Amino acid sequence: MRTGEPSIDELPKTYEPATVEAPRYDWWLKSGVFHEEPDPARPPFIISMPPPNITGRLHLGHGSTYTLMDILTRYHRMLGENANWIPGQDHAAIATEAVLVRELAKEGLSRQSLGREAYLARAWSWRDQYGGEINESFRTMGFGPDWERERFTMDAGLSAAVIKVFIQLYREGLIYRGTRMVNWDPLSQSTLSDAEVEEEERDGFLWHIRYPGEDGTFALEVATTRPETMLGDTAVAVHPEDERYRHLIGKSVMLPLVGRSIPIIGDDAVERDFGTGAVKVTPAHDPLDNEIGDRHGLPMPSVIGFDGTMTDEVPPAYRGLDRFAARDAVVKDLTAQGLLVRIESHRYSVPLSSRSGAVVEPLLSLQWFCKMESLAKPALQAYRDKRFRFVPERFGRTYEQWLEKIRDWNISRQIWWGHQLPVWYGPNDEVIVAENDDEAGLLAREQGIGELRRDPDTLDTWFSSGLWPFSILGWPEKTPELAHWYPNAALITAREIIFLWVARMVMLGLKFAGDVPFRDVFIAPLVFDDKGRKMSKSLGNVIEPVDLIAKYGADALRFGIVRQMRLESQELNFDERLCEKARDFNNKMWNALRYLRSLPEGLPRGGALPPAETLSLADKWILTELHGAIEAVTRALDEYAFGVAADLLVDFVWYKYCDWYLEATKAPSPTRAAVLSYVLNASVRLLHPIAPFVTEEIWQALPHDGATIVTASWPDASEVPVDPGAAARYETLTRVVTKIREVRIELGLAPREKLTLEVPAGLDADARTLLGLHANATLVDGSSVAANVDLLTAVTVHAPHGLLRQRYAKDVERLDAEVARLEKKLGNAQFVSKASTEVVAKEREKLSGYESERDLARAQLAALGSEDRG
RNA sequence: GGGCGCGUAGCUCAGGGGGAGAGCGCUACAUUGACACUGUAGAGGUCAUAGGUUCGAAACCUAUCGUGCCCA
Repeated sequence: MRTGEPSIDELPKTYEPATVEAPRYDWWLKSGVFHEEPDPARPPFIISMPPPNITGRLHLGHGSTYTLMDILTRYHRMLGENANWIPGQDHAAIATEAVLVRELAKEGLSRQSLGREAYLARAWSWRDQYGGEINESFRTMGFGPDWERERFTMDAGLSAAVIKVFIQLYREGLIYRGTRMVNWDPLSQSTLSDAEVEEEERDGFLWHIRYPGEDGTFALEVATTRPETMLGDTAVAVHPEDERYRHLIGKSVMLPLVGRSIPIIGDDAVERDFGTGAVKVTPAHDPLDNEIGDRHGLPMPSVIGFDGTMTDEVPPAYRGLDRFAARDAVVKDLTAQGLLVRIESHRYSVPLSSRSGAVVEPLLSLQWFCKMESLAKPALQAYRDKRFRFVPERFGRTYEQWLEKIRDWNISRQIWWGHQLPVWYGPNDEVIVAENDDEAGLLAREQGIGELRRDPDTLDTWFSSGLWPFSILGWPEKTPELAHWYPNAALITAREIIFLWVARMVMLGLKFAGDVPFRDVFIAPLVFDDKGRKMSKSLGNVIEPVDLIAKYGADALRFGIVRQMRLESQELNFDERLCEKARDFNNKMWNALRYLRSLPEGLPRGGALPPAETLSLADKWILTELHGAIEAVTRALDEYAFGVAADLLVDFVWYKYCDWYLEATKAPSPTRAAVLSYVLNASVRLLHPIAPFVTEEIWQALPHDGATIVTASWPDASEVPVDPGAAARYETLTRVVTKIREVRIELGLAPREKLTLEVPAGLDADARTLLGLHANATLVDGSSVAANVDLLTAVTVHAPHGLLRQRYAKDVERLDAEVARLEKKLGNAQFVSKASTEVVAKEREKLSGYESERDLARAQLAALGSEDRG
């Protein structure tokens, strides 16, 4: 790590990220550059880091979201804003519990055998020991959040916020206890959120079962994928307008195996095309059936218990059987009774617990719920009032659709690690909701309730993360942080948690913090492998960021990922080659630095550019290009077009600055050192948010103001002079040079061998110098010029006439074709009359350009005559 | 079933009503001075298919096919 201004000999020939990054990161930490206090004098900019799970490990998905937060924070800090990024972690109830239970099992222990207190102590120590691993990875990625403000969802302050929100929602009647349909994981013995349930397509069967009519005059055939649930059927439903069955509504069938009479009901929810059009209704074990049951006031016997076995609500023969064993038994018994009509192969989706892998059982359970309707309405309105937006915009529809059909939120989990419900029960199930034991006791005494026991359940993890954007700023305390940094500037997250997390933050933010939690929600693309497949251990296609960092450096990993991002794309098929290219790019810049440090005249101190009148043609061109690059990169970052920003930087630094400008300065000029230094300094600042390490190293080795590029100012386009005329002329020159190089190749001339150029006598000195350099040529006066032609384009290579004739003939042929194409177009009356005048004018201009080029080539061809020389 | 994407060079992808682009890979040449993690030049495309709109479509519309994600 360097801070001085080294000579070229002190700079290794190849940029070495491995020796640079770790010490540089520590240096940043020691300098305290990532810490910010609220400062009303500067515009606020803040991002809350979506808290990774304490069980989490760094994967490429973090590259596609967390890197962007780092970029934005660094960018806005350079813009002079009061920019900060607050990190933290989520206690991740279910994931952590799964890890712990597995660990305990190895020692022959269980949650229950330890007891709650010892279990929680163990959980905390696990968290202290392993919970910081992902933060270490974040540091190797170069992420610079304000570590001093790191938060944890189970911190005292954040826990207090959770309790406060729960109590208020309860007292307003928005939180209630009730028996509802939940996703039950029989293995981990807990309810699951919708996000923790994964649907998997499987081959199964559709069993067609005959339900005999009670009056013996008819029978109904129903189809089901889960025959065991028939033991809990309390109705058969048909569509009320289904001609086949309409007349049966109101009659009853006899439920086979159980011998219970159940009604035939009509309900719009029935799909007439599915199966036979008559569906069995099991209100206690299917969400849709449950809704039907609610509408028709059906009994809801729970036939499958929390352990996944059949309950006492079923006939004795099936009691205690596992649900899958019960399925076999039911099918066998139905077959025996001749009630199984047929079995069809059927693909259906099975809900699986993403934690335990068990098949999720929808069942009725006494749980705590949050009423969502009154919270959802303002959240929907806030979006429609454009108080925040989604980028890309289309994700707003996902958000709206979810809020429009919102259902109550099951917030209790049968888990110990997390925020325990602030709920106590009296001897007769009286409910006390209070901040703590003392208050609960007090309230109980007031109400004459006896001994209390606390509800052992904890809250859904999303309940605490829903408060994140304001709880980490100190809410419910009125802190300066909250006043200054709420709402957050942006949220960067993934599409899959738009409802689970984004919508909940909006609802809770509006309710408790008085405003939307953020202005922009940027949805980052999901990362897949280079064939568009999900990365998974079983496919063996997982790419570890750590490996990529070892190979290419953190900057190259960041740059490589970012370069693959396109604003409207929702997928990113990760291609490692872009990381390799990014490493090469870093090395390219590094070597540009080495070149600068090798200039005999040295680099001028102080950052000013030379006066405009002293600038060379090449200086004017590169500065014009820099001006455009600053504007374009700034615009791209403002629009979250990160990939575009990255492309622009490669294009400018590599293909303009290095390939052309730097080459041009190999002819010494009084201004070159200042311009080279200025442009490289500005370039690394433009790149710094994306590639923090290499840009710091280069910046430190250039003349600069300030201690670190982290707090350097964003390049200011207005201080970079623009000269479109000079820029256009330089571009003409590059085209001429390219053409000359083609001829050189055709001549079979080695690159180091000089060729001779015939140039018009009137050609200026700047152009002559550049031609000599870029084309590696000796110039002689002599080529003839047509009147209307740019002197530059009239440059010709001194070469055998035979070859030149071939060359020019090819040019004439190509240009003739272009001329013909445009003449045809402009000769089309329809085009001239219907196309816009600008377009027509542009086409005419193109035509005349091609014509003069062709005329020149023709003249040159004619001048060659037929005999050979040279 | 509903919603949202994608299909452009061998590969990964930009672009987007008026001259088909980049990088990688490939070919040829170049190795003393910023850099082989390099340079110069080149080959390579029926822009998935079919209709339509338009003076003009790879781009806009419709349908189809292929493919992916989310929700039910």
